[in-house]
Amino acid sequence: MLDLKFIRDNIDAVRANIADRYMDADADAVVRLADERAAAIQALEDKRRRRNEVAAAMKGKLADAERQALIDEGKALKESIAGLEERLAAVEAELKEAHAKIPNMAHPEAPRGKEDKDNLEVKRVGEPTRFDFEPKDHVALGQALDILDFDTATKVTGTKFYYLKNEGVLLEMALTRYAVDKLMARGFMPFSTPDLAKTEILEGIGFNPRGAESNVYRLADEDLCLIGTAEITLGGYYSGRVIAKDELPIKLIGISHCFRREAGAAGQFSKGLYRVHQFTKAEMFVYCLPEESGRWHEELRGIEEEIFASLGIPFRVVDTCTGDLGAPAYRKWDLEAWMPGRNGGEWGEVTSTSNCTDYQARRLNVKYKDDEGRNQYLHMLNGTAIACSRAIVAILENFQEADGSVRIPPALVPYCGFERIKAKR
RNA sequence: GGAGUGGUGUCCGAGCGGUUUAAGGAGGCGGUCUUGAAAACCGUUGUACCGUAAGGUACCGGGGGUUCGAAUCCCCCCUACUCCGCCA
Repeated sequence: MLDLKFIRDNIDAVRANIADRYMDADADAVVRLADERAAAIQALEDKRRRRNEVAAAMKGKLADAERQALIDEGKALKESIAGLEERLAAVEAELKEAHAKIPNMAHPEAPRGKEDKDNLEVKRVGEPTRFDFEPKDHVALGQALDILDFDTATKVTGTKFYYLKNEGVLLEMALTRYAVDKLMARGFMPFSTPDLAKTEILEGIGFNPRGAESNVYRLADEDLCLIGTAEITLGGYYSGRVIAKDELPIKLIGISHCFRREAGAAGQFSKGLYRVHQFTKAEMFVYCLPEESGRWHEELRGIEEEIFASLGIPFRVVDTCTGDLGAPAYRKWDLEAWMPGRNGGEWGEVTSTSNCTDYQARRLNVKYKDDEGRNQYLHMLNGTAIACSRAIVAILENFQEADGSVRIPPALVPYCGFERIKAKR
């Protein structure tokens, strides 16, 4: 959500930003509706003011005729107020809808572009893994190791679900705990969050829970959705709150299951664990002062890099282009790990960190009290610490050996309790 | 899930149709007094929106209704607590 005054004062920049993001939103309609709203409010408040005067005038003793005149005026006011309220409500609903479609402004240096292939590689750590044998993909590995079962999940739940088994379970737990330990050491407070959230919270974070293209599962008879990320529950945690300045920054690490409909996604690019309907994720979340969000965004990216570097997984960092940012993000960094089994070797997104500036804070009404005692919107950022499913893809495919076994990255061994997963089939 | 009782400003707490412009306390902030502090006393004290401003409007869990007028009456919902039921 952008400030209405900002939209009005920067209408050209807002229009250009919508175009840069290839989004469907109408900044001019927002300005027009905001004007209509102001006029409607003024008309309504005039009548309300008179109503209050009339009511106040009737407190004491009055001659019958005088009282009757006031009652008659009050009755007339009542009707016109009801009409004006109805008109205002209609305008506000229209404004809200149009306003909510306006995306956050993009960082001036974010690459302009339409799709993920327009993202700009800014850094590379490690090089694509080389094998002196023909490497398998994680699906074949997972089945041979007896740690992954897609076929039975298809029977029980449908496609794009999976069972983890045996060492696969321990690996997921190890990854989660590894991330939590790293983040707690940096002062992040650990959370295990609900896996569901109210529609209004999803919308506040910037998710669209409705429509055929929505990536969100909704519960049939409740105002609840399965969360696609703990960003939703961590960002909702402080919704409606005014936070004391000295409590900032607030740094959270939340574990949850993540659910995504992935409607229409199919084929080689989403084979196996890479694109699934459910996975486990440890998500970082930061609430901070506006002037500090740029620095915190770098910090979150640094943590993601450290986690993958310490695991020994080759990765690159991309600066996400405007068309691929998503409405709430001001700037977004993605880490893409090398996945040898993906189309014969390819970079695949494993983490993502976004600076959403005050876009989510406005929608969720999260503020802090500044030095003058005024309430101001704060900035909110999120970033993946570990998305277990994709981290497992990267580990299995990069750490496989000629005999079909998979080594555990040394940093994870203390968490797993074993050094290698042996082929069982 | 059933029954009962509540949800009021930063906090506690009164009010249960029109002198409430939300009493009274506590806390916070400013001041007087004091060498300083405490005490006492005086003043002040939220949020959002409309408006260049003056000012105005709304907000007593949320939504709707009754009324000339609602914190106050009615309906629905949410929520907390107590008891019962169920259950990991």
